[in-house]
Amino acid sequence: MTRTLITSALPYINGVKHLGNLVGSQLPADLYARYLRGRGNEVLFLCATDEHGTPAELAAAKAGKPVAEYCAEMHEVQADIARRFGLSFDHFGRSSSPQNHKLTQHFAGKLAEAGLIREVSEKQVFSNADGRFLPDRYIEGTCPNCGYDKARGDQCENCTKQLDPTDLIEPRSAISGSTDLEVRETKHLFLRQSALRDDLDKWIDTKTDWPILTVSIAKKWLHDGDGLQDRGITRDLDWGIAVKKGEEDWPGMEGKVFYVWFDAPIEYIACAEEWAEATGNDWERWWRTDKGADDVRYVQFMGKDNVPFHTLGFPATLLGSGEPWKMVDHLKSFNYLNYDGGQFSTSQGRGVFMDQALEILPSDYWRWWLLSHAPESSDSEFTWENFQSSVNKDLADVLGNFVSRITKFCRSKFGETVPEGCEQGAPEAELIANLTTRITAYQGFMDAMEVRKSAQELRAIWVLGNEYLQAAAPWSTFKEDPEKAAMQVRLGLNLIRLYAVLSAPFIPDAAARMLSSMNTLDTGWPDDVASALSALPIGHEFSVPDVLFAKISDEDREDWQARFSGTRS
RNA sequence: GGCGGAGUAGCUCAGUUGGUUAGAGCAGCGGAAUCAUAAUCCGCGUGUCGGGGGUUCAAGUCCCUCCUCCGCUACCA
Repeated sequence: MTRTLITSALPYINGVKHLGNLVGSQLPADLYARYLRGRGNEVLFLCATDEHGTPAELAAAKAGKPVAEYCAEMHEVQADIARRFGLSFDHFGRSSSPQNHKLTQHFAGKLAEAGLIREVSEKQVFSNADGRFLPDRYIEGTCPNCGYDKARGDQCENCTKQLDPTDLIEPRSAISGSTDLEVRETKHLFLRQSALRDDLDKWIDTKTDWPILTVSIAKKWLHDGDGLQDRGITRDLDWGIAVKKGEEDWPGMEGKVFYVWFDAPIEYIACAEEWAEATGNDWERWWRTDKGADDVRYVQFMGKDNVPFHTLGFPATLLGSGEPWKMVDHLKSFNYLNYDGGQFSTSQGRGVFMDQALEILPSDYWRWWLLSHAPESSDSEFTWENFQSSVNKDLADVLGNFVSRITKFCRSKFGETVPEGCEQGAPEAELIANLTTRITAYQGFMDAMEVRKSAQELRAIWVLGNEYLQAAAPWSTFKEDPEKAAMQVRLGLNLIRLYAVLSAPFIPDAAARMLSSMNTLDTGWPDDVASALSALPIGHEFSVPDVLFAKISDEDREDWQARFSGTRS
């Protein structure tokens, strides 16, 4: 039995995430976690809200609430939605937790001891009206290059020229619009990533099984230009983790906090501490290679935009500490999901958000479509037509109707009890052989985190049941040979349990209802198909379930299409 | 500009180290069956594999070049 540590990229706190965010990290991570648990492996699946930074402060201000209160509320909102989506985190933590405060300060202290922190004095724009320093992108003005009047301090979106905030003509605060800006001197800590470049380079070289995309991004940052640059890890903000050297104050850093990208990945570890304290477990055996984590396999899930921070920034923190921390073994990254011809947009409210999705349909519908269309090799696209046809065909017709036809036929001929019947014959042996082949392929894809291919294979497994029933035709054999029909039906009923177990990672709620209607708690993985198909014994009682998946009508589809094209209400 | 990804049947996508007539699902057409959510099962694909050039006995697969879309490009996260 292997132990697997799974983390999903942390969703940012400033609002409910849309389906594109979901499918890029949390959902495939959940799929993998459920699969591994289903096969009897020990799994620790962690996620948390990422709560610090300027956007959180601004969102709280907009909501008219203190930022701590705002974050606490939004954390609950996100936790609730995650629960309702069936995301099976062992712990859903908060990057603002006391554990993370302490651990982040600990890492900073260790990095300082190792000589990997240097202080830098730099000039930044301060807004008197807003009473705060402004990140580059929160300064707007006229582009000196093309004259565009909404250029941002980091880059002009119109002509794509890279800018420095001081280049802007008539700069103003993007928050308040105030032009009362001044350049102030401020001191910050920089992580000397450049000193760790060779170590990181060697470490990346050992990751021969990582996707080209991942390695090429990391290599580019390592070798481009002057090589890996040092990175500021502190900010002039109120909300965040106070800059300390371990438990000691850091002279000159009073009133400053760590940069969100420094503390957020550390929450992966702190989250395990939160989990351990809440459940009485030991977190170090998952994270410290000197305390048992040597045999842990650590897998991270994230969208492609997160790759640099996970391949370089966080590893730099861990390596630089000089302590034996568990490093990531495999990193599964996703492209973007687009919405009906454009991008999902949080700011414009375009697309479907997690809470809205659940108002419309149960989570399994979304899980199935999103996972079976996961943007693995390239960006993929959500359209309502595709969603409707996939869900109706795959879930309602192929799987749902299979459950319906076999249970109802049994009830009408033999009652709601698994019938006895005769010995199995050649068609049954062939079915078992086909199932065995396909389940082996399914496991191979799941092990490799090939999400789409896994879904395809699972669907093909469902189809095998319909093929068998169609060929065996118990409704015909019943007329001449009821014993044979009974055997065929018994096999069909057992297929429902088998499908529930195999499908649970994708559609956990429907799988639970299938097991419940089959009146069984046996979730044993079908390592041997033939014996798995005798799990429900002769005489075992069951009940015909309600329709597993209702179909999406054309009217519903058109209604939703109109409702979600515009602005989120 | 630099780096990377993508461009394959009406739609969504597979195509391993170059090798038999380029595949799957959906949609469409024809048929079987009637247990079932009018669901299921079987059969049916002459596609300039983005354009052009090249290497090779052989290229969707390698090389060059051009076009289109997308992402990243280091102080938003």
